[in-house]
Amino acid sequence: MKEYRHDALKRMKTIPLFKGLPETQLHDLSRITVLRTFGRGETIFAEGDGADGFYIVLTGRVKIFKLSSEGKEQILHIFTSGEPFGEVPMFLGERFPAYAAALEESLVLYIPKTAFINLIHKDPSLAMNMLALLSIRLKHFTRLVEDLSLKEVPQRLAAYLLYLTKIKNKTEDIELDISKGQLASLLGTIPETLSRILNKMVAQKLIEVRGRKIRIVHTEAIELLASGIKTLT
Amino acid sequence: MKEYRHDALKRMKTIPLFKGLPETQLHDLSRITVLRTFGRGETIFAEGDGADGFYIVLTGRVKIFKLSSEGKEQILHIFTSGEPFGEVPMFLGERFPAYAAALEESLVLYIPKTAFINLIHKDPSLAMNMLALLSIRLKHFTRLVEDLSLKEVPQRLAAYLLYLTKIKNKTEDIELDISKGQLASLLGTIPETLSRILNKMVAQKLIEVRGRKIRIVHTEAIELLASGIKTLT
DNA sequence: CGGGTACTTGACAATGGTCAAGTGTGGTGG
DNA sequence: CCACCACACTTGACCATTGTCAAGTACCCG
Repeated sequence: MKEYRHDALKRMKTIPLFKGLPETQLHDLSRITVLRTFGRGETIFAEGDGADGFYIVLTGRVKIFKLSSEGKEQILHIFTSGEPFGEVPMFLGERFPAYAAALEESLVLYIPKTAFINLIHKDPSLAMNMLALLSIRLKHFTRLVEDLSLKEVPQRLAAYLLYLTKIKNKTEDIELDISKGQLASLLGTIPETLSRILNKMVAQKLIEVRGRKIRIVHTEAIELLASGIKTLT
Repeated sequence: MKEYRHDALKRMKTIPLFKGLPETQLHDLSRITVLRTFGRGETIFAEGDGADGFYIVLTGRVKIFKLSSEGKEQILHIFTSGEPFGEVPMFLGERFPAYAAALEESLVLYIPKTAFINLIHKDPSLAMNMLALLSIRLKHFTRLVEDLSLKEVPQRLAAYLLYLTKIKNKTEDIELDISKGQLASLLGTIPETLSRILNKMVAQKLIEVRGRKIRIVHTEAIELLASGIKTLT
């Protein structure tokens, strides 16, 4: 990890969390924040670390994950540019309940607790932005819990493929934005299981796979799978 | 469901969400809220209903849950006196993403969206209270995801038993606060599986079970289970 | 070209769910 | 006060899904 003093004011203006915040306050804030870079795979914080501040992704991607006692990983979130992480345990004055690591070379902004707490008491728009943020995150978790408890892996995978087509506005040809190993962890399973299910889908002519590139051949069937109406035999 | 006009001002003062709110505003709010009672098992809202307001439990208990396409239930939350629910989808202007039903005869306060949105813009303490609330809820979900994905049912059950001892400040004799069927749904499993695991624990002299009353005989072993160090063979 | 990582494949084990048939048990009404 | 019904829970036999372990292959980066 490398650390820099900086003048990231321009960058901070584009962060949704700071929308509506007076420029002067943003300027003050920028002077006590720190830029940090993390290499691919590098740990940003570990479960149990004290949360004396939080982070915002500027470039790259960061995963938040838990580890089981046997070492299995469950990804809770993947954050990209402009998204804050680690702010909840900071609010609560607790330790981080999960790990954070860079999925790729990433630039993040570190914001110390006291500075932010002062600011949020001064400016109501910051509190409202924060509320919106946490609300969206809660919704995300609701779906994650639902998936893990009530759906099988093929259904979760189908839903993820459709999600990719949606955010990329492509209907058929998509490219995984993470490795298959990481995808397995995101879907709450392991690489072996994911591999087998992809195979099955290929065998049933639902999709074609070439490395990270996936072509959805039978969209209808994938949608039926994702909605839980059908199962993958 | 029965509905009443009311003067629940006294009750509203005791709700943590409204802590620090000027009495005048609370009074205004109380005049546009509605009291509703729901019988045991009665639905309060269904997934997909428009969220034109949210609720606060005054007496009784309310479960928030999802249903799979085959009818399996996963409880996301159980809320008791003083706790609000349904506020997140209301914030986001979306439909309820889950069901809510009364676990027992319950009295709830219904708060229409517009009144609350006005209030939150006027009073920053309300936003801060809300932030604290959502933060705690996120933490809860983090643990739920972790449990569902990384732990097995006996470990989740052990953790729940320890949780009961903690909130009741008892070390050995505890009483389930919900039916075993509902407990299964809370732990992300089904009654049959829960029943078998309780049996196993009894057979291994970890606990004794008499209806809803459970006595933890071998606390140490339960703690090892809950922490994931041991498994139940 | 070499080496490591990511991914795949196979044989196997186990956790947990399904289905079906009991066994209570508490509450209500006769 | 007792009988009965509904409902919660239990138990057994079975099976599906998914994880484990162990090799092997492909692929990318230096």
